[in-house]
Amino acid sequence: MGNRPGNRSTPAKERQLSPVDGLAQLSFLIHRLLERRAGEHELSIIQTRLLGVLRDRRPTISELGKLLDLDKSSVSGLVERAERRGLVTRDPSPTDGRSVLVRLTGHGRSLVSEASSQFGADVFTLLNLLSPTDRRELSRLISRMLVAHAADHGIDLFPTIEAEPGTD
Amino acid sequence: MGNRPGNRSTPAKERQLSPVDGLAQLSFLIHRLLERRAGEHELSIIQTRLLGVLRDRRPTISELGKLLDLDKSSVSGLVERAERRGLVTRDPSPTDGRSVLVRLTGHGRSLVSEASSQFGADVFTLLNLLSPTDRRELSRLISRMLVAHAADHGIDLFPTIEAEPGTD
DNA sequence: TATTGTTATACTCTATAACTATA
DNA sequence: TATAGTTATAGAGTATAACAATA
Repeated sequence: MGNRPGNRSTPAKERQLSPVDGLAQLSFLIHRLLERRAGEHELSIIQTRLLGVLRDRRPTISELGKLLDLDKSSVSGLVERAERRGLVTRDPSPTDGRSVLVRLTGHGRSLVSEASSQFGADVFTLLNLLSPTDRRELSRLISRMLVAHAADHGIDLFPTIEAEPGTD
Repeated sequence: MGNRPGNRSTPAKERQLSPVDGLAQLSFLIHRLLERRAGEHELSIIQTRLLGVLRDRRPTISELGKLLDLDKSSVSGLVERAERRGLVTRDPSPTDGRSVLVRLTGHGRSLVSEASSQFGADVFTLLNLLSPTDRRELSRLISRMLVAHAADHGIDLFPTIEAEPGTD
């Protein structure tokens, strides 16, 4: 996908990727950046996402399944491997004897904070390839498109959160 | 990642994601679109990429490894599973007795063409959430950023290809 | 000697199905 | 009965290391 040019017009001035190729390649690039930074901390993308959602939540396994769009058995294994590495803990729920509450450890929190801020720096570097004007414009357009897409799917991109205070 | 708003300014007019969150969320969204379309044809993203690069190439295992950024042993398994499904063939190289040449079958070609055009339609739908002007501008900026990034890394985004004629 | 590809091995990630314990 | 979580099982995907065949 995105391996052929497919641009009929070549205005010599500035060659351009097709819109589809551009979005696809951008997506792969960002994905690789995240993968690389996570990998530096021995984290996979899904482990990073797990730690990420735990930064301001203390969910059950089922809730994690909904948040990460995974089967509960997949979450069970994911959490088990994270727990074995000392990144999260599993405590019995005080209100429901069937549930467990998953929580970040200090080590887990510092890992995800590092990976996350390094990834942010990577994206920043990428954006800095554009002029300040272009950069602002790109962010505005992406945001506008995502907001419209979220609205189409009944998702609120700007929820009022009532979570525990973050420590990072 | 990207689970907290982190927007201090809320200009009531049009709320905006931070640049980093915007790019990250856009990347995940595109990734999910591709995953969904590929999945409808029982393809993973990596299988789809494999078929994608084979649309206009007949590479060796090693070349595929470079193209997909995978170890040759990983490519070996990937191609083996694709071959088992009748999506690719493996022929001995006529010029190097150690190499094999991997090629798309008609079935593989039609699968990747379908997935690819459906994915294209998805991206089109997404872009259509913007006005024509915004859409053109977004594509232009993304392309410009990717071209600059590629240049930074010594990659030619617009290679002159000398491949076999595509059949799709 | 170096390169190409395969195989053995090990691990992560994922889902389905069967199970236990609790509600 | 229904839900929460674990476990068994199966398979894709990945890498490292060892190997055979060829260059």
